[in-house]
Amino acid sequence: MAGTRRVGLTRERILRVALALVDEGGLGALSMRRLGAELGVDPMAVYRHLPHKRAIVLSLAEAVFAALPVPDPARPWEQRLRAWAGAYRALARAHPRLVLEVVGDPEAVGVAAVHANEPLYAALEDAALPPPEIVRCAGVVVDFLNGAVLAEAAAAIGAGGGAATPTGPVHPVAAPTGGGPGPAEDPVRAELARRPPGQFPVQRRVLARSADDGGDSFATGLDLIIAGIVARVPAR
Amino acid sequence: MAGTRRVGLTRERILRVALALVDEGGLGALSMRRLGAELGVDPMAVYRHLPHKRAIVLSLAEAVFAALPVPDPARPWEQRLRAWAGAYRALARAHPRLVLEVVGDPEAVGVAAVHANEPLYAALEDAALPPPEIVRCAGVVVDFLNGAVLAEAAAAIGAGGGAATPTGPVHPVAAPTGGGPGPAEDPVRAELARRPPGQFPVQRRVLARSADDGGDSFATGLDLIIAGIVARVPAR
DNA sequence: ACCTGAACACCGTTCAAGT
DNA sequence: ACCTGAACACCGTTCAAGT
Repeated sequence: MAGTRRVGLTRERILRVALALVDEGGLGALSMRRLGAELGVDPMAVYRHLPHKRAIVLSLAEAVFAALPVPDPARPWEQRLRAWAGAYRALARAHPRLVLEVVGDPEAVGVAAVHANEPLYAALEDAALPPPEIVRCAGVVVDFLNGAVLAEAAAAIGAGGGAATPTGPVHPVAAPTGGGPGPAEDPVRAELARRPPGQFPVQRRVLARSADDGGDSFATGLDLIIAGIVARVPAR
Repeated sequence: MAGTRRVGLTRERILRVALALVDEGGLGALSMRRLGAELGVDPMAVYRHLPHKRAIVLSLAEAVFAALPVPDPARPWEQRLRAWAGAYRALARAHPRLVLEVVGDPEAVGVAAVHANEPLYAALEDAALPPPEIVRCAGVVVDFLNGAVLAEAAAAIGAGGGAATPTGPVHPVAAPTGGGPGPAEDPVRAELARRPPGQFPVQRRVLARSADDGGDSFATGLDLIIAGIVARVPAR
């Protein structure tokens, strides 16, 4: 192989390292200086390959979402829809911090969704839904999945490791969020535990009478929505 | 009134001004220096009332979500659920940028959701659902609404005015995102327009055969989910 | 052609000082 | 008791200079 010379820096290598930084500590942990250090290069060298930090974030969103596996078109539409939803969920579990950042950023949402939506639209087209119904139903599926995946990502990171925490300067400052280091807790339960016991009686009552994990609203919601879509498929 | 002396600064006044800044330009537009300037006070004075910027964000989330109107408990549960969903949607339309920031921040989600969930749980309890079903169904409703509201907020702000744009230094730097100043466009359609016409044929085909607004997936999804919940209510 | 280093205009936060 | 100002450790980005 003639061309595999050690070339200092490539877009791909930058993005790979940037993704690792975001996966570890969110967007706050991705600074141009830190990125340069991790690459073993002057921080400014990155600008030769990507024009600004924003381009890094958008490229990350694109790379990760473009890699979503496309379900086998030979399978029936409902199975494809379920496979697609599962793949999206897996993506969010692999990169919860990236998902949390993308979801609040309209332009990143556009870049990510244009890749993610294509197999979804294809499955619904196969269901013989008329185009306006496809748009509506795809919207419902995507909205629900975004919400579900977001909730899981938030729980995975745990209250206190939020996206808005920019890791802060290295000052010896008391941790702002106080809560213990325990990861992977449901943000709502965590908040409830922090409050005086008289507040929010309905939630306390219901949660006390329910299993600890609260049931799988991902599976429940997906079943419920697919049943609703099936009911809208025109008779052949 | 004896006590209405002109006191320099209050938590309430700080939060009111901070909310205005976030509504205008997102979290990036809320800096302690800018906040101080807007309040006519030294930036550091704010620290007397709120310990750090993070506390401002969390207090904003709490204040806004605690103000969600509670539906009249005399009405039937389904009407209350619909009223509640409508109120949440209205909140997100009033403060899209805040919602976009909160949603990506697990701790803020906890603070916001603990307030928002209480009337929802109450409505589902009235539907005579068993507690584990309440938790599951509330999860489905909340996940869908978060996704739907998020999509609307992203469209309201418009691709390019994203939350991740920290307004930047005042350098004479070319706008990173390029797109025109046109607000209120669907991020996915915007992204599709930016791409070569051969990419994403299914989405282009379906969208071309569909009305321009793509239909109201908020109403569609809510109807679909409520129908699914009604089907789960045990017979009396 | 690609990388470097100093500089600029910002950040959040601390701390000693003022009134 | 409340506000101020200088300082510290960070940011993203520009630009002239090096190799």
